Amino acid sequence: MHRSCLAEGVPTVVGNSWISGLAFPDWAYKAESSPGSRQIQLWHFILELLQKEEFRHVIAWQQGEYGEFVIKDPDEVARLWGRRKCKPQMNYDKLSRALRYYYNKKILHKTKGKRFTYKFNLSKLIIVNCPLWEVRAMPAPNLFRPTLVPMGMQSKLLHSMLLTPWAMVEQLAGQWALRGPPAASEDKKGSSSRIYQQQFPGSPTTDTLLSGPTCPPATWRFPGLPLLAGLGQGAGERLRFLFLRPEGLEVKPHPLMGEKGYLDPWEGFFAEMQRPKPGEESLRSPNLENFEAEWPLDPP
DNA sequence: CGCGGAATAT
DNA sequence: ATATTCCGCG
Repeated sequence: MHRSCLAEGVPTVVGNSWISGLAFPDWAYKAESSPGSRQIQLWHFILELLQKEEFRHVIAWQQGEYGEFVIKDPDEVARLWGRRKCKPQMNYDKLSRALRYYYNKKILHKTKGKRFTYKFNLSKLIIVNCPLWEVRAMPAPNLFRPTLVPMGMQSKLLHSMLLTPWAMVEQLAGQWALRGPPAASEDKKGSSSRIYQQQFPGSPTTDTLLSGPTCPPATWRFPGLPLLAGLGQGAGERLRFLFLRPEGLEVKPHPLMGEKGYLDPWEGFFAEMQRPKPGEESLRSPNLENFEAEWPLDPP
């Protein structure tokens, strides 16, 4: 219907927020005037391309720097983007302008000196987009001793997640049929430049906060990491991330969710699938000591 | 190329 | 709001 202008061979969505194994949660999409139709955002699209091997020659992660990617074929990426958005006149000049708008939003930044190379601000990626981490009590934010997630560590984690075989996740996600309408994260003022905070994993009150009003049961989340798997009980519940909603699935509450409002079967899963393959060691789960050691105390 | 202002579109 | 379009500047 709304894809009339789409051509084949382009990664595309059926319905919305469903991309062959990887779907972004509703809250990651911009709220459109028409409640029913949300539109893909450029960075979602980029992530999507980055996710698929068939586009390796067009755009790919830069080895070495987590979250950094190179647009190997700007014209092609622009073309693909144009198709998705039904903007045949799209070109790299315009696309890059859109990317530049992300600088202020802290979603991306440019890797200077490297042509066509940008870098995702992985930590912001979560914080900015997951309502879970937004502390709504703006008046006295410091009461919570807000902290940012460990940068270096997080980047690794997120990056590895982005490289994750989502098809597998898809299967699992299917089993835990998902939720209903996103509890529209009521956002009052300018949302993008907001001050985002995150609960300190070591904080004793975290669980309460997570289950509280800040995190509606409708919000799906999972501990996205092998890293957390090694952190012991509570830790795995602190870092949650993007979520999936297979399109065909009827969204309904799942019995297994209980009052917690969420499931947490991921530890084992990630531990399993992130098992470092020979010649690959970057994904090795660090231990708790290291994790804590890298915890910065200073938000930007 | 890459940047960011400005006007415009959805 | 998040782009799209156009464009002058370095």
